[in-house]
Amino acid sequence: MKSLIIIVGPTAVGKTALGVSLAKRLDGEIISGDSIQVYQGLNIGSAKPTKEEQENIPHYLLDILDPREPFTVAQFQKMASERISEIQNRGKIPIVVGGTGLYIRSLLDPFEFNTNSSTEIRERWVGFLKERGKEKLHQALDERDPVSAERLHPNDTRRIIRALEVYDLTGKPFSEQRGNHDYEYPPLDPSILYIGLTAPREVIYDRINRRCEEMIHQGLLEETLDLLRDGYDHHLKPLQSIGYRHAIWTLTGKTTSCEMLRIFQRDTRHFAKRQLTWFKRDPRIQWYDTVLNNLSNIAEGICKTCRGDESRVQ
RNA sequence: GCCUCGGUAGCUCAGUCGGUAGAGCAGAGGACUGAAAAUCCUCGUGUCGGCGGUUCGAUUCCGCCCUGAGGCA
Repeated sequence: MKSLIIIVGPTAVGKTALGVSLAKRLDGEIISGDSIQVYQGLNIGSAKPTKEEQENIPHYLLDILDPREPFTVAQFQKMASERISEIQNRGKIPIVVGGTGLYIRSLLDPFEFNTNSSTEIRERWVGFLKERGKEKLHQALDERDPVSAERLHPNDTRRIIRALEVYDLTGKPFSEQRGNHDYEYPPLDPSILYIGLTAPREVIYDRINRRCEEMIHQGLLEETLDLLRDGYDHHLKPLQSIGYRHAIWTLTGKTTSCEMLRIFQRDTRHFAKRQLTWFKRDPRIQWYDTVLNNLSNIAEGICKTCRGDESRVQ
């Protein structure tokens, strides 16, 4: 019997629908594994499942935060694991559905976020970067943590700053805490079913192009305008995510809506590509192609797998 | 029919005073451990419209043809 199902894949392949379909067949409940859907008021642009799409299946980690509040992997890891145990304790199957690779990974692999983070330290290094430049920043890391410095490109200032932050907080190099071998994929507990949903690239891109257009028809601009009117600054992280930042461009007259749609679609395609790169690398995922099989066949197949396990156990 | 300006990478174009070519966009591949829908790295051979001519050598000069835009009749 499976006691946890994870569904991943690039944006717009049908993860939401598959999740709900499985939840209905297997008496499951859904946990969103998404970094934007946690925010209240960001509905259309984050492709958050509507009430109808949720079909009365309980959904967790949706609408839990005000867009002004920060959210990180560490919080996700904590909240999602709590939910998973809680659902399992009630005898139901938790189904994690999401496209945020790092978040999903934090649930499956021993990622320990116990060093805390410090905005003061981070800001100090940001100041350092502004005054002295990328090369000096990279050099600073090289003096403290040569292993990480070697691994990180000087332009990847975000990761360099995090590595410096960890060093300042713990006095130990970041590289030591990540373990010697970066990136291993230890076998999963057999009670976990790890599913990836995909489709040929052209199909994914086509769906993305159409979905972006649809989002605009559904009122992405209006939704964004409402958020701005409610006083949410357009620099806020969730408002800088795909769709919202594009909407803001047209709302502030920086682009025509035609040009905006083009770039919105392109950025979404690039995003899907990055998601695929991330997930492709994880050998534990069982992939399903939504063109070779339709969603209900896939769902049926997965249920058989689950039941098969069940009878074997009994 | 005549004149002018074009036809070069999937798209928009640059360029070669004759030695077979390069940008932007699009696209592809990759990285990723507290911002991850973020951040970052790498990747450009294409009958230079076609056929001839001149030349050691033509995408570049010349002629003809095809084709697009505009102008004159």
